[in-house]
Amino acid sequence: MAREHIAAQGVDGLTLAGVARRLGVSPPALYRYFDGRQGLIRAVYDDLTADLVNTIELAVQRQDPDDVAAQIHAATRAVLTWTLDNAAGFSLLMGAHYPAIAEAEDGIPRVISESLGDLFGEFFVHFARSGQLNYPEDDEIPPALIPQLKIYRESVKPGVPLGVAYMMIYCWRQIYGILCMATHKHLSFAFDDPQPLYETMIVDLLSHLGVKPSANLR
Amino acid sequence: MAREHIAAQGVDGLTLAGVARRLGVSPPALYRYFDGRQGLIRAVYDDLTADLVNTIELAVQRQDPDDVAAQIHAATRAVLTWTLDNAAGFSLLMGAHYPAIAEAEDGIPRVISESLGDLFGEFFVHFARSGQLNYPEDDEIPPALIPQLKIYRESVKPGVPLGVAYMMIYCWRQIYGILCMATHKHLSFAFDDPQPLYETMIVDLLSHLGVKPSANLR
DNA sequence: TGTACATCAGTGAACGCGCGTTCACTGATGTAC
DNA sequence: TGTACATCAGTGAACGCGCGTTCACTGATGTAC
Repeated sequence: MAREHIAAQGVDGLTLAGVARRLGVSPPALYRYFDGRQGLIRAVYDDLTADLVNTIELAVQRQDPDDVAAQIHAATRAVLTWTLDNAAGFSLLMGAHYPAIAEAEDGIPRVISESLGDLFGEFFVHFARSGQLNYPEDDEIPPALIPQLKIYRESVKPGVPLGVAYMMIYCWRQIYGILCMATHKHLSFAFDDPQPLYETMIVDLLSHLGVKPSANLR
Repeated sequence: MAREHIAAQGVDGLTLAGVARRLGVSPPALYRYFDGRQGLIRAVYDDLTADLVNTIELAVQRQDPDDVAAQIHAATRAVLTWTLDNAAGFSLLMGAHYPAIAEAEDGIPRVISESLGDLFGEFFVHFARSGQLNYPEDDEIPPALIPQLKIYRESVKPGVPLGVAYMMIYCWRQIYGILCMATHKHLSFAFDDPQPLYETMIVDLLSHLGVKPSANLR
């Protein structure tokens, strides 16, 4: 319900008045359930986070339990489709509206990176263990990046080699670029459907991870 | 002036009342100069576009005229620093606020891609002519991408081989990812300074273009 | 040089809008005896 | 089974806020003769 609203109205339309209207209720009624507008936004944020994580997990579970290539491919693809279906939600979780909510609410800053990091980190750990993932040694990583990678690793998948964290952010920044292109639409006159660009990129990234795209992606 | 304001207040703060306040003037006074709020936004948009293009050109001219590697490196870096200095401007030109202005104003949709495309396209054409750029043949490009690339090429650098357009969007989506990471800050707890990530990426992209980073970057 | 007039930047008051928030309240539903 | 009461979801009126926009206006500056 909250998701429907935000999808139709955008984050800026996520007002007490707007939500009340949609529910056929007067604005003060919402004070029974939320702590004002800020509380409403927080509640929607939590709901969206849970939904995104859930959507990805479902996509993974739909795959053959032994077909890790299909799993990470599906997980990644799920992030795109969720973003396309929830552009405003994406904006709140890790897009343009993120800075505002992160500043206003405690405990927000790392929620998303921890949730997604944990999820995707599993795959990277798996590929690293099986030896198929080529990741740089610590001394091959640009020195300026090392302290940042250490902080990133703590929040995403503690204990993993720095080079693995490097590969994670390497992949993420690329994925993130397409997600943002899709939501901001500044190139949508040509790439109106981001799927082809996305699939091309994923295949490229998978090969960086030492993974062949699975023939059994569901 | 407009740039200062938007930098301090964000696009949402780009109101007639807000600008008037900053100028020490009453809101109706602005109607002498702009066609209402929409006109104000359009004027700021045009100013920002010119400033971005100008900034990039200056960065290029600062390089040795024969050192094309330094030129593209500097141009790319200028995009990042401009974005960091003008986060709200970035949002308007090709970020979260782009869809709204593109819908409200005629002739907006391709302004940025044409300006930047023209600028950066020169480099790609240069590398393609000199034979150092490895770009895919048409039949190596994923079929689903071809019609989109054709439209993209028209607006960015007409006449160029499709594979060159492919390389352009390949680079752009990566650059764009970091630009958006920097403005949305959803990973800024670790990558508070996007520069290291950016430089690492640029070196990687340059090698894709068959270019060695120049030692004489200014 | 002085005077009459036109131009034009900017003002202040007013309007309507949608918003968040508060408050005392109503009226239905559930509970105790 | 009936009655008295408590609980609680939701209402409607009211407030102040900042916004965009319009309007008739003032007062300074420039121009013509």
